[in-house]
Amino acid sequence: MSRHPALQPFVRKLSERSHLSEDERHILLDLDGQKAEFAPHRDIVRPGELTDFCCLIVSGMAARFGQLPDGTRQITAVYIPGDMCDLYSLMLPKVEWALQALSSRLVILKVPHRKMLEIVRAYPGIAEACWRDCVADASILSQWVVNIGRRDALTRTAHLFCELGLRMETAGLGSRTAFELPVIQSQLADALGMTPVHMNRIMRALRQQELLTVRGREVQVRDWNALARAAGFEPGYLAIDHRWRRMD
Amino acid sequence: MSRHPALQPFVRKLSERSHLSEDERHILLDLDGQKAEFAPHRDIVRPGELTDFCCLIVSGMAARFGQLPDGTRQITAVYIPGDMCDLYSLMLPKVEWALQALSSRLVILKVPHRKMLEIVRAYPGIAEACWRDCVADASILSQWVVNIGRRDALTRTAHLFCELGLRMETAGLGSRTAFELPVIQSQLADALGMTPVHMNRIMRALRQQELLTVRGREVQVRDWNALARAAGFEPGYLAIDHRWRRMD
DNA sequence: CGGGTAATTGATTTTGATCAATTGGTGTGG
DNA sequence: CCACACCAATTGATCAAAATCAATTACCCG
Repeated sequence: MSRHPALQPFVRKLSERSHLSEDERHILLDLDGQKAEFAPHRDIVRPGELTDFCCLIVSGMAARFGQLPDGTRQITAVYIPGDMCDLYSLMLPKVEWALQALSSRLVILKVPHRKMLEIVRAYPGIAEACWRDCVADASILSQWVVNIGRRDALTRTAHLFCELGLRMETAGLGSRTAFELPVIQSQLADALGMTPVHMNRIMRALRQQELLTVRGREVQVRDWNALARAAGFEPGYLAIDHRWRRMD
Repeated sequence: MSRHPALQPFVRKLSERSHLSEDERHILLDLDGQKAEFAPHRDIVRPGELTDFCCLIVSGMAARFGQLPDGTRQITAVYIPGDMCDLYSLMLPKVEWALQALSSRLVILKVPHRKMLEIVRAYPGIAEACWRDCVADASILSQWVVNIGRRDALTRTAHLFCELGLRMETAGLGSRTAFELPVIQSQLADALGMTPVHMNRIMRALRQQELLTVRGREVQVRDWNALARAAGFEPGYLAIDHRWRRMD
């Protein structure tokens, strides 16, 4: 049995993209670390520091924030349970991006870099799986650039909800048409590059067009195909469909 | 001596971010591949295919394109000589993003995945350097999300020119204040998420504020500090300053 | 006759102006 | 924190003219 059940969705996600041996899976499931809880607006890691641990999301949601000199913020990535939200810090430990909780209660598991580096050195299959995970994250980032750069506010918002729905479903946290999103509108606005007021308008429009309803923190999609069509959503970039080659 | 001198800037860039032994450097400099030339609007790799090679930019510029159902395009990454523009395809060979020339004459070196995978398997130091390179690319993507999401058109454009200037200088292709940019305004617009007409307005504004002049394909920056200040440019995200730890 | 240079042409890119649509800003009440 | 109204600012869309660039053709001279 694993000391931290929260590792299971993480290892499952890695296994869906990369082939891992029984051995390798056990090594990962046996990782140890320190649990920690964070409230929104508290930095998990602070830009400028050097990190020496990776954060596995246990419960709640987190996001990576960019900040402009004038204080406006832009979310560049949203992380859900099972995501190792700064796996990339293994390669670039100098923190350039703040990591914060989105939900009111975020629980993470801090896994020391030292331990992770030991493992990736000893098990090339794990190294490959982690490298591939970083690449898949970058693929999502590319899609975000397209989304923010070229889609209008409604389509853009619909696209984000499609992405989150699919990721939540894959992580075993509800279905793409019904999942919990512990996030307020101004945080969505920060993720989509718009103002909170406009975000509110768009949520109303989505509701009126019967594409999406949010009641409390619960997202309800009446007709997934309609939403995906409105968003121009193509899930290929999430790289959750197939298993890819391994190095050795 | 290396069969392909174009490999030298690539290996130099890797060495600036990761420690590589003499051996490892030689292995990389000794890579072989097939040269190819592309004109703009011709796909180097086509979405939907499986790639089996990586592209090293020898001369000219290339970009990664996202496309919406209605045909509008968004550039998600710009690549200059010395960049291995789809190193990530080693991990996710299914092509999700078109890769095209920006400049009229783009020369690339196609290095087979098979060979690259052999090398990263045999030399963990090289694997780490490549992994780190992928992570640095993702860091640039994050900054692009911030840039497109939260900066206004003028600041956004200034920021891109800062980034390109610094990358060109680091690659040994001119200085941050004077470099060649073989790219037309509508391509810049595609990179910055705006329309070509608005791009033109912004270029005029940059000229009038004496921040930037473009004559022919030559970018001229009169006062780098003024441009960087206007852009709110912080170069840390480019990860070109320091050398980081290696795994073994 | 051939090589190089200059002019012509056509296509592409840049520039500019005007109007429309989207998005941002502020404030109030639930 | 969400909803909604109002007005302002930024950006998008369309169109037309100028400027630039590329390729071809014509021309000159050795």
